[in-house]
Amino acid sequence: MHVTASQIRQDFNHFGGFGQQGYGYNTEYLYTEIGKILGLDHQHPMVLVGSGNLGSALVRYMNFRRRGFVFKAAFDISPEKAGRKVSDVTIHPMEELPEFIRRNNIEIVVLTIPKQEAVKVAHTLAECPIKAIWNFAHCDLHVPDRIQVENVHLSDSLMKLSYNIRRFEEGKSTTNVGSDNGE
Amino acid sequence: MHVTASQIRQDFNHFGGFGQQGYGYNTEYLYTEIGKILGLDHQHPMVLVGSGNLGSALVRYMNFRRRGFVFKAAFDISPEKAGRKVSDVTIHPMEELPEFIRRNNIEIVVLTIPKQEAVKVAHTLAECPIKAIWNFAHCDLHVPDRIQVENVHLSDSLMKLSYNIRRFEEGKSTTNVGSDNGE
DNA sequence: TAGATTGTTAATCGATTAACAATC
DNA sequence: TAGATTGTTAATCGATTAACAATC
Repeated sequence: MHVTASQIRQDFNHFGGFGQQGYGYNTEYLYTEIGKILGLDHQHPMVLVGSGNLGSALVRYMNFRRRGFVFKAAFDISPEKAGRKVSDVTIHPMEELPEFIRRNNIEIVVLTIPKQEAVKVAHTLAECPIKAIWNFAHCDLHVPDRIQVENVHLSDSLMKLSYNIRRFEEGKSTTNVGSDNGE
Repeated sequence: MHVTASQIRQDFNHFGGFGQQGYGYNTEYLYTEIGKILGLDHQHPMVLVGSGNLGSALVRYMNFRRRGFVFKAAFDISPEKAGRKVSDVTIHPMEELPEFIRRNNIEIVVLTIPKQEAVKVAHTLAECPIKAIWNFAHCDLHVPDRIQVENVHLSDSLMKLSYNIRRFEEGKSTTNVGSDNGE
């Protein structure tokens, strides 16, 4: 995994000792403990905001559910989508979002809408009792500290890819000069 | 942006000097130079492999095209999808992939298929003259060094979110002890 | 010349790695 | 007891920040 044994031990010890000196780690125990650290030991009710292709893909991807991340509803600005379903998740009109969150103890809101909309919705969500936003819009959101924001900026990822292509091509033409070849 | 002036200058100087002492940066020049570093100064022909919801979302997202990342075709294992279109991009049968790559000088292959398939396709791609793989499958791919791999592991992102929720809740209950509260 | 701003070297900080003690 | 493996402290390395010189 390109990680030293030292690093593994050091990292584990941030959270406590999981093994027995001279004996080893009980991998099953270790696995569940790491699960607890990551919050995978309980359910996380979620809602989707924006039932386009990206949102639908996330709802249909069942591995999240296995880990306790369950979509309770989807929302969309287009009124004609209301009542339809994505997989077994029903689409609601946007206005019902705050009420639904409160009634169903929603923890995580998944934003798969354009950035202009995302900023608006985030403003509404700032008043709701949610714990986190999973943001796929290409913008940074400003919400209270109690709401965790995790951004998935796909364009950043693609530009990183592009940079690595350029850097590799560079490396080929150059006759191994300077520090740019490292790593 | 939560970045010190020092860091900006240090980072820029990794790639050379872009400003004039006592004068400042020409932002327009700086912008295009950074674009060149990221490889945004020329086109990157791409193909999609896996025309499900996620793949369709990527094809339809037009901001990539603006930056020079253009989908030339899509591919899918389901033979019945062949001939259909996602936006203005035609879906081809999987068997045509290597040939298409060669004929059209494809640089980047976007993998939006299940991990078992992804590993297989990666094996085929190892023989093709591509420069990079943008991998959305939840697995690591083994390909020659000349092919850059950029992974988008959404489940990692979601677990990071979940961890931050747990950590914040922890912080609330604790009476500000130890090092766990930092940052 | 004074003020402002970048380039570059030095100091600081944090994370990774190595070493060794503790334990089975 | 010897070998193996984790916990923990020390050493090393790299990245961030601060300081200052160079230039407009």
